Amino acid sequence: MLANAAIRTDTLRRKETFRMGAPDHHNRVAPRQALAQSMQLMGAIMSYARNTEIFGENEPAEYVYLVISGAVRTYKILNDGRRKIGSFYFEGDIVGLQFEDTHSLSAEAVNDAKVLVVKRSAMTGLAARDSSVGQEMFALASRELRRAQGHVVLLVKSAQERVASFLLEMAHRRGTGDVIELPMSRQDIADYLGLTIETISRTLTGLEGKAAIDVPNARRVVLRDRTALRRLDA
Amino acid sequence: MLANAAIRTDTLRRKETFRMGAPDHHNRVAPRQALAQSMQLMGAIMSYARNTEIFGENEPAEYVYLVISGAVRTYKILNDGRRKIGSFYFEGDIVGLQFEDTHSLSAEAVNDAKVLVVKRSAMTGLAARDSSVGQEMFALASRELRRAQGHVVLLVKSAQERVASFLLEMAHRRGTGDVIELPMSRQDIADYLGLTIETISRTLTGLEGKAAIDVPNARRVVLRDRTALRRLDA
DNA sequence: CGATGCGTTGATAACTTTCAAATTTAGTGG
DNA sequence: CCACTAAATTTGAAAGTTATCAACGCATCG
Repeated sequence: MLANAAIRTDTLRRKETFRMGAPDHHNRVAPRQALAQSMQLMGAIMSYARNTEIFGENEPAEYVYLVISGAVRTYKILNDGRRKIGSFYFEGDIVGLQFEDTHSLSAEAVNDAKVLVVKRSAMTGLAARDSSVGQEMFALASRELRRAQGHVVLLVKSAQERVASFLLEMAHRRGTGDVIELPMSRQDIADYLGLTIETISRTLTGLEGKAAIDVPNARRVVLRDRTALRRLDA
Repeated sequence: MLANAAIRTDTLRRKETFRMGAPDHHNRVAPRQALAQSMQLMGAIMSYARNTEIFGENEPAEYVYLVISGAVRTYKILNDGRRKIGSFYFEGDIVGLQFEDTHSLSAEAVNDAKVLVVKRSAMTGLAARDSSVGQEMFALASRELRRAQGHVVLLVKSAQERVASFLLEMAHRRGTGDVIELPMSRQDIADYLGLTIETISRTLTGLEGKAAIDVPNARRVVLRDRTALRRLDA
């Protein structure tokens, strides 16, 4: 197995606003998690350019991140250079919340992204006083765990099954009907599914040939036959 | 890919004792998690024969389980019959704790096992009154998440790397030095690593040929050269 | 307009699975 | 305790899937 390109760009971050009060409408995010609600009251919004690092593996986990816009990927680099993507996060998702004091994965912006950054100590402090916040944190960790378990299941399937599952997952999470705009590159998808870009490309072409999907361009996929895809989504 | 044997035996469980007071010494477990401490005060011990179900996927998650002796596996059956093992749990490990109301995986005893069964409502009730319990639950979910992330990374590696990683993980978790007693079958290992039993067998033989391990019998592996194994544990 | 990055397509090689059979181990009844 | 049967594991040969290597196309950007 060969090294997948681990894009490492300079960290170009820009702090935009610091807000302790109510967020303005423009930046408010429909909270996917109840936790996100609380977070909006106590963070600062940061902008991350495409491919810049948000946090690094083994760095102290000082902050928790709520995606306002754009997409974020978490990943690990194996010791021979291969990259494994752990998860993608979109608007309303929370990244980096955990109990341990250091991050177990790195995180980068997939495309230009705005992220609400909240001190972890603020969250845990709140949780100590308000058990419902603690409950929300546990719930989030539970959901992340379930997602990771799903990812594990995904990785034992065939290439076609993985790609089909990935497309259905994206359609479900992005909620844009049958048209999926993919913010990530083929390399990102490959590193998420544990395949190569060539296999991703060939598999998409294959699914197109079966009339299960359309691929009008590299970053857009249209689901044509969800039943066929679900049949593959073992 | 073909169906892996999903052993499904009759559920032979036997409730042994019900204890609300202090547990007797014989059954007390050195708690791997602080949570286990609290659990020992409020559960009932159940015995599960080899290959019997402890809980099933999509069943209401009414209980949480602390392994007292033996080993437990969690797994999912894919719609074509393949089985994917999510995790193994040993003495002192907690199984089935989550926020959602139904289990996302099934659980079975790998060998004859004793398990302390605790009502989930008892735990969450306790957590609502005592934020440190809530914190412990979050910590446990976090650890499980990290384990699952490690599992995801494992599954993108080559067969040899997966087996090497598995052996190192077992050696670390069982803590019996260089001699590993495997409570699980080759099929279990295969379903955990996303490989076939034949590949597991061949890979072990290969590692033996490289003098990295000894396999005196099917259920015992001796680590001979951890450095070589770690080199493979990408 | 040429460079550059990203994606697609093709041919070949490597790795793992599948199918088959032999061998060892475990379980059961006498 | 031994003999016998079933189950689990190992080993071999062939087939299948995905990776690797290489070339080409397409778009973006200076």
